[in-house]
Amino acid sequence: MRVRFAPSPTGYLHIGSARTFIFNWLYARHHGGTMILRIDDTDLERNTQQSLDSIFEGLKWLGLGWDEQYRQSDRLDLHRQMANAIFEKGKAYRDFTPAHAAGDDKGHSDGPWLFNAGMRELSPEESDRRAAAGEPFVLRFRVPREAGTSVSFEDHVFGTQTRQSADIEDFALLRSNGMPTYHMASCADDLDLKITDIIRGQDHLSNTFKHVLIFEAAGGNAPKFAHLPLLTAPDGAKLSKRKHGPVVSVTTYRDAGFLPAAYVNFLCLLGWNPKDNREQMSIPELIEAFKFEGVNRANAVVNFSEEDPIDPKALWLNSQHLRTMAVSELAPLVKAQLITSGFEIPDDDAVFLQKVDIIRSRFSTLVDFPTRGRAYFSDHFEIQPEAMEKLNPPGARELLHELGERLLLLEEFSETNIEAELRKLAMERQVKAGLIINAARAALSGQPVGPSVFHVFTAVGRQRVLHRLRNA
RNA sequence: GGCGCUAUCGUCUAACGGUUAGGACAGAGCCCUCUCAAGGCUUAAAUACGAGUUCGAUUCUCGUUAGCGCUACCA
Repeated sequence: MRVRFAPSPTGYLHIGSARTFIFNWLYARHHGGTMILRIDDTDLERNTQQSLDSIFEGLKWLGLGWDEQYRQSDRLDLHRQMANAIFEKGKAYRDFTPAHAAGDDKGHSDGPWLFNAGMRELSPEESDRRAAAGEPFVLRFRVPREAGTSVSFEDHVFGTQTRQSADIEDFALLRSNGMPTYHMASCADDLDLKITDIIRGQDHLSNTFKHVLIFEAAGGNAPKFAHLPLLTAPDGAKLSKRKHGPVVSVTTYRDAGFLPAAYVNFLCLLGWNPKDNREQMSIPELIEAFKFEGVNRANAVVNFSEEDPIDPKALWLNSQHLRTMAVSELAPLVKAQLITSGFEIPDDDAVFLQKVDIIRSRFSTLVDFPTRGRAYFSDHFEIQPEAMEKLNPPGARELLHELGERLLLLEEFSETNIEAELRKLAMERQVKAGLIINAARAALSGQPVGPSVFHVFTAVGRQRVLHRLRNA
């Protein structure tokens, strides 16, 4: 079992492409197969190094990996050989029509364009003569024109697909500059790399008939196919950077503080479901559950708006993963996030783990740690305006000072001891415990809301607590 | 224009031809509570439209409509 993900480096890693990669990967891992990354870079004009870098950047962040890697531009000889073999068999022909000249009256009102008149019927002798004379040509596939012939293939998702060959145009295999087209290069590589299942976007569903024709003409067996429903914007239009901005790039989610596993989980739920109502799933669970039966056929909308560029369900899933994953796995991610946000390397691991564990239950992304969680990792933080209001009630600050004095005398700085001390103080001064609690949270964390305040005390640590209470 | 694919709550989706059409997110309300989340409970919300087949249609067939894809010497 061998599958491939074949992006072309003409833009950043699109979330739809990321999902295609993930489904390929899941399928491979589920069946113990091989995952191949193939860079489809036969369109010289549109390829950029920057795009290639961003694709790798995105894939690296997803963290799934792959087993083999190829680049089509290294394999052009293979593509040309296979195209020529098809030509030798008479299943392709040279079309000397100049580029663009034919495009004017193609398609549209008077039916589909199928081939350029005169070229298909050129005698081998004349074709050879003109080619020898140096006249440029594109090599076109000679699609069968006999009435009633059709092309079929099996699709894991869409079932048996059939098309009359009369509806398929004589597509190009080789361009006049000698470069293979996408169809040629892709099929040649799929054959050569012994790809068994092609999993890709539904936008290729109608191209697949051409590919089947190429596979047959090249004397190979066509792989099985699985076409995935497309991801669209809320208005139903396909996601494009120009129209929808950064939401279409996976790096946006990375930069928003998403956990790779949570994001993978989210993407999987767009157009696929495990049939048992599960939603939050780990990578191993996804591998175990992934089957084509669960793949939907209708396009899925990524739910975002200008005010809120992140799909709410993605955010929810992320917070679920954030609070349920092993702290030991989360901690390094938090640490990295803090470091990139300019924090000093945080405390020793035990204390750090404890802090992360306490505050993560209120957070939904990694970015929350250096922002909302700032006071847990740094002594330089602002008291939020809403938090300030909790400190303003008459007597609140004095109570905190008093509390600080009492905590200083505590033998063991534990949650139960702190709570007892705080409640005792409230009782003696005839104030509601909530007053002190809320004020303490504000003074210790700078935030008006957050975890249980007694957790905050221990997470911040005695020395800092005393200091912050004193300065309240 | 031609060919094809698709259509269930706002969104993601579930439902051997028989269900009060289920779940999740987002929304509303209640409980819990030191705040905010989480969690629990409750609530509102959908089978695009029209025919046909059938005792019975979200499910099968046809048509209409809409969306999307392909229709390049792009991928």
